[in-house]
Amino acid sequence: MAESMKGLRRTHRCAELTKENIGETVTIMGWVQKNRNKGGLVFVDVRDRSGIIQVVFEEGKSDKALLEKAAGLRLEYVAAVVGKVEKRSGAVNENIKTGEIEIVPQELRILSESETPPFPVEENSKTKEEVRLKYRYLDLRRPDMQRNLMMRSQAATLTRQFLAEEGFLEIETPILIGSTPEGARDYLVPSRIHQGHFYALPQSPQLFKQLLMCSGCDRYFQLAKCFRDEDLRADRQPEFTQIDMELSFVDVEDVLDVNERLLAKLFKEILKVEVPLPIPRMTWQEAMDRYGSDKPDIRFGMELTDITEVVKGCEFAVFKGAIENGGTVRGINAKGQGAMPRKKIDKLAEFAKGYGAKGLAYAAVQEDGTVKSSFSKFMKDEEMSALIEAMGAEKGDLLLFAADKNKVVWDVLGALRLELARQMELLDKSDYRFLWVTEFPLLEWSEEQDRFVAMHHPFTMPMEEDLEYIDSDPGRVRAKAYDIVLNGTELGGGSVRIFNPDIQNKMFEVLGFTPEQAQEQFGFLLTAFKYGVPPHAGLAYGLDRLIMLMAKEDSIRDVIAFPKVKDASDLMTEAPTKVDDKQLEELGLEVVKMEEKE
RNA sequence: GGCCCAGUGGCUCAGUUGGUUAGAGCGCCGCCCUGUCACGGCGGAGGUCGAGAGUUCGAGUCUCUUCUGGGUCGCCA
Repeated sequence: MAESMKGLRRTHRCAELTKENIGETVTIMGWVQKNRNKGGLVFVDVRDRSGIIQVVFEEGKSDKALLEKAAGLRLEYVAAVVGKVEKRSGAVNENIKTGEIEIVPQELRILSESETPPFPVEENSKTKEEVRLKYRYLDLRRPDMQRNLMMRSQAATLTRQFLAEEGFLEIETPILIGSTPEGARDYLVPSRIHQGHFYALPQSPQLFKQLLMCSGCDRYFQLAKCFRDEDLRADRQPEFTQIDMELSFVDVEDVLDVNERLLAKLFKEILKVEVPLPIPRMTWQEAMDRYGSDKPDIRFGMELTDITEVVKGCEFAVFKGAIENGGTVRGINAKGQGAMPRKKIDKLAEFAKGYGAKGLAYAAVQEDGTVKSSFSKFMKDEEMSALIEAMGAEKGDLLLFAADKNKVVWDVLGALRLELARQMELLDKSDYRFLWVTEFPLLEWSEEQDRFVAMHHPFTMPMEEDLEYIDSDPGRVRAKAYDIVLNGTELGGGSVRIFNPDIQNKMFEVLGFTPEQAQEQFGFLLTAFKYGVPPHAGLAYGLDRLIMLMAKEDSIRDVIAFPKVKDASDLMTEAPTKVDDKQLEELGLEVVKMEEKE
């Protein structure tokens, strides 16, 4: 029977009580974590977001009715306890913050009863995510989830505080905007008043933040909800949050500077981790050559080595063919893995095929100095020796090679490098290694569309010294674009924006936009740029990914209160749901025949 | 859209080459217990093995289809 809390007022959260409170009469309220009933002695652990405190009901000290009521407390009942904080007369529990004290109650109220929960509300849950997400409100009661949400809140608060001190204004941009078909797929919202017309939910506030620079806001930021209708991953949700910012009268250096100081502050205050500044930088080209990735994990080595020159003359058809077709041959050295069984190497080859490799060549240097290799019969001894030397291989090392177009070689070896690091347990989640990746290519050739597309977006400023190639060799032009990478995860990216109409028009031309098309999609921005636009630059990063890494989680679902599952539905609310025919009619949408779809 | 992994009481799992009434721990219910904190003791309930079809004398186990969840490639300017 639920009771009122009338006349009671909570004085402390459970785990806020310490030895300092001994002797005080306090009131706590929370959920029953555990009821250990010894007969004439009942221990009840009460939990709230701060932690747990033990309440002890003892025959003789507590009256009989109180003892009986305590014995009736079940898991997840919500209870209020008024009592005196005392030093434990029994053993101290060193596992909990309040292990030296307990509450001796005068009053107990059951504010709310609970059915037996469908899974245990406890740390390090082993319950499958499907069940946790269906009862997400229970899942969020668990201490690790509570910690994640509190960490996220703290990060948001510190970000606001820091950016305010740096002269940023927090400004909200609209959620209902016009669709721009470039980039990710938009979520669309039908307009009731303008039937047949649609709003889109923003993939990012990109255009609006640039307009705010035109408005003279000087420095803007927002913790912005963004939406992309693409397939989900462990680190991708259809709606996610970005720390989004834009600055006027700045260049690359200014943006990187303010952001690395923000990151250092967050890590210091939340995790007590010092981020050495400045954060190291690497050009995109160097990242690809050394790590096969534009978001390298630099917690470990195993870098790529280009051996194209070394194997140029050899008779191994795979290497030869790749080189003749304008590709390269590169390898990685998995130190100490020379004894890897054939079966495991075959698995790595399968893995590599998932990234476009046609196969995977290997050479294992045995402890006796001989080489076991999938291609030794095509190589002269001195060619193999030269290869071993070029790879810096010693006894007991395993060398893996990919030969193909550069893009495939990078993808394959970049992915293999990470997979091997996982297998070799080289990845320490407490080791935070930031990296700026700079000088991204401005454009990327799209096979599918048979044209160049913007690697970042069409407003990204090319590097001045590369502008001369924009007509003759567009793929060679680098951009004033940068990504912030942490332990192999792309946290965010940004760029200096184009504010010169000539360059902007050139950019549209290279991208294959007619002036009319450009005007139609981005006209308001181009018009705004006619009325005095400051040089500006910005950056946005994924708050969810940042908190995921700080909380040492493997999925952003663990740092988002109510995430969606792989097919973008919500297991708790069951969204997306069908709607009434009447709602559809009002929107001028053809009524979807659900019977036919099922 | 492709590939891979998982699905057995409320939760987590075991279940041999296909073979009788499908087991365990936790949780749940009842009784007992005054210093527990992974409390303990005794007793009990609870499962159409995700669903459907097939092979077989016989299917949790083999085959196919399908559903659900996860990982990943494509996709994500």
